[in-house]
Amino acid sequence: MLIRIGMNKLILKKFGKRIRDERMKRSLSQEELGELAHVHRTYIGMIERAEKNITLGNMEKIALALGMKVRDLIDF
Amino acid sequence: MLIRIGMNKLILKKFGKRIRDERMKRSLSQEELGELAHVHRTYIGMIERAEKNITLGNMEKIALALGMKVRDLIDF
DNA sequence: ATTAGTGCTAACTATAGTATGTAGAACTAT
DNA sequence: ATAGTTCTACATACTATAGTTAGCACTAAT
Repeated sequence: MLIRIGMNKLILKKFGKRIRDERMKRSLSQEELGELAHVHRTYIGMIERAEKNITLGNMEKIALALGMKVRDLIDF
Repeated sequence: MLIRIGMNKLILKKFGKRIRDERMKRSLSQEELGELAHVHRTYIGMIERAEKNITLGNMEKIALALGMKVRDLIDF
């Protein structure tokens, strides 16, 4: 049994806030962004609320849906 | 049953290559980088070979271990 | 021959990602 | 007011896969 240190949720929060901001800018609902990115509506919500540790593959899907580069979704 | 389209491995390859390059620059073995980043030796190998879809949390761990920002590990 | 580094497999555990449903807030129209 | 709509938070629960670990093979160097 290994002791595990909880991961840094700060970056997930930053990322989630960024997704929400960019989504809002474009007047998209979570559902609409989900469709554009080919991920589920509720998953967008979870990312924005920093409840899931998103993978690089999904970061790209969402970036693509927003017409952005992955690196421009990150400031850390 | 949902039909699933295989994910874009290109970005994982780009990312893996970048990790390897940065690791090499610093003359670190996979094992040494793994220790610095608090992930297993073989995991570093898997990332470099684009066999795993890394999460944002682990991207940060590795970036930190390399003394870099996450966004500077990405060019897409 | 031993050592250090890596590729690769295989099995396991933890969690990311999918999906449904309920509830509440904010609006809109009747 | 209130019935209908849209949007989001949140709670499960399930399935796919990320992440961990041990082990063995191969190479290159000493």
